Amino acid sequence: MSKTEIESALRRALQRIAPEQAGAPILLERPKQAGHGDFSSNIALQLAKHLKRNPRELAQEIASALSGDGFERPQVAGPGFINFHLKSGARLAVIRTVLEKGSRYGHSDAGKGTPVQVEFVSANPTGPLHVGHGRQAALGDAIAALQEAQGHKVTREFYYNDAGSQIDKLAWSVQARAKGLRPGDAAWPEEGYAGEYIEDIARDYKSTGGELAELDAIRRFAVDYLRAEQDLDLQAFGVKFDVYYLESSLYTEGKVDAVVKGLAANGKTYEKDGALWLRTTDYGDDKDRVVRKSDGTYTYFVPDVAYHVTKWQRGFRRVINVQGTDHHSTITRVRAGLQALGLGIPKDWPDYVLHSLVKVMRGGEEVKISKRAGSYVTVRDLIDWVGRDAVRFFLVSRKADSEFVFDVDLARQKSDENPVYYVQYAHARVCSVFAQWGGDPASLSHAPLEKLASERESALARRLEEFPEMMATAAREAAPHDVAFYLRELAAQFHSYYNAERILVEDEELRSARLALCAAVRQTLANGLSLIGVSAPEKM
RNA sequence: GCGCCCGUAGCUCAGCGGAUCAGAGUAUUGGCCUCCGAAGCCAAGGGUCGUGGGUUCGAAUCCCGCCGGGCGCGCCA
Repeated sequence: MSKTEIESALRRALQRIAPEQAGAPILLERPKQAGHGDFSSNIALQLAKHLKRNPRELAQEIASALSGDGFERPQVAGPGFINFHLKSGARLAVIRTVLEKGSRYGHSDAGKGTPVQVEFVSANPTGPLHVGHGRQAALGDAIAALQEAQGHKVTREFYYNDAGSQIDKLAWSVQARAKGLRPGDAAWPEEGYAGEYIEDIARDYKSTGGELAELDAIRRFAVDYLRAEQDLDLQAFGVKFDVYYLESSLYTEGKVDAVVKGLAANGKTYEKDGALWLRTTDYGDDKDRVVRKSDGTYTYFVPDVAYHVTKWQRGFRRVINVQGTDHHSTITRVRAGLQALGLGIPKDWPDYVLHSLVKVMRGGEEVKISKRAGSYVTVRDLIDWVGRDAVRFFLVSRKADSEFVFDVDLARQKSDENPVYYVQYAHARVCSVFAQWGGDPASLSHAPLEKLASERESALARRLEEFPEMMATAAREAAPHDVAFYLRELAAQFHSYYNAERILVEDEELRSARLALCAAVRQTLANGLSLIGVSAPEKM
């Protein structure tokens, strides 16, 4: 690759000019302005201070010492940047690479098959999935795909609480509904679930001949019902999980008890006010936390710690948990619990991606109510309103920790101002050109790329070359919005090119070169869209 | 009150291991279809990067204060 060629050329030059600094990190940036070349290095600015030299002179000296086959003579600009322009052939070579690698373009085997786990959604089975879960599903699935693209073996995991007090509330609510009570009635359970879905569950339960008095049976029925419903939502969203982990299994398999024993054995717990406490303040928490309540039951965070112990024991050295920011305080606690167990787990394990909440706007007003769920907008509502592709693209296109306003009216528009259609349209357009051409795409692998001489073609090739690097960065930072931004840029450049140049020209060599470029664009768009779970249509 | 996150163009948001970083989309305005899809392209206007200090040759980016918004702060999950 041209980038590594430039890096090693820089390294060689440094060795000669300033051997003592030859180990300095070399950062190559991709300038935004085409006039600044394909790559740029600020190494002279970095070293000027250490060497007590004028940065511009130093840059000049380094530039003169540089040589390589793939790039033109480097230029010094600004306060001391060294700008590299690739030779045309080197820049266009990426087209062939894309065509050769196909759906693997942008993928890497750097992960060497090491396991990574991404836990996301993890909704309790007490109601339909809400928009926050939708954001988690979109983010988590894309983050998982990014890790896979880097060669990791990824496990997508869904953890759910099938035992706690929330589930009791669910059972009581269904039971009350089945008895004909309504939310607000005097006998309605405190903090019961008021959504319409409770009534559906109650009706179904009765129609299967269930007894109203058997709370356990109601509980099982309701949990199964809602789990099935959540699965349908996830299926509609195009998200699949490898593992569903039940909180109850941590109790039945003795893993919760084992955690408490382990914490006590390490002297990290103490009794106070009839409860058992963990010294989480030893690990940066602002107060100690209760482990076992005075009624003898455990607080939720104990199974949480036990759960993470299983992740560690299952061999996941990289774990990414996707959660709402409203759970950020659990991070300190879980990590503290893991540290207190003394299992040799790193302090900052596991990783977390926190997302803020989603505000749904429609007709200029915030939507807060879903008919079915009662108090919140569901994933299903969003999919029904704007379609799966738009929901997934939108929810992934913002940084996770920024608040997100989901404009339903914007996402509905199957025209101009909708970014997802803009990207899909670019893909469909390329497909359309190929349909009209009617030739064999395989024949393009030997297209005479040197025929591509325009600025726009050069810029497109440059953009294509960035794709693998963007993927690697997005994977490292668990930041799928990079992918959405990249796709928009690439689509924009393609549309611009398409408008300026005719692809299907008479000249056969030029035509096949342009088609090869188009094929590479199509492939890259498809790879990126697939990563975030959005379809790449041939027609729209 | 304490902790974490956020404040960038009218609106929705990128950029934040300092420089080549004042950006994209949208909205507004003006152009471009006899011609591979106008769901598109080209162009213009529009911002003291919340605010006040500090570090630096250089700050949207790093540090501190303040203002504004979000989320946490249970023997709930």
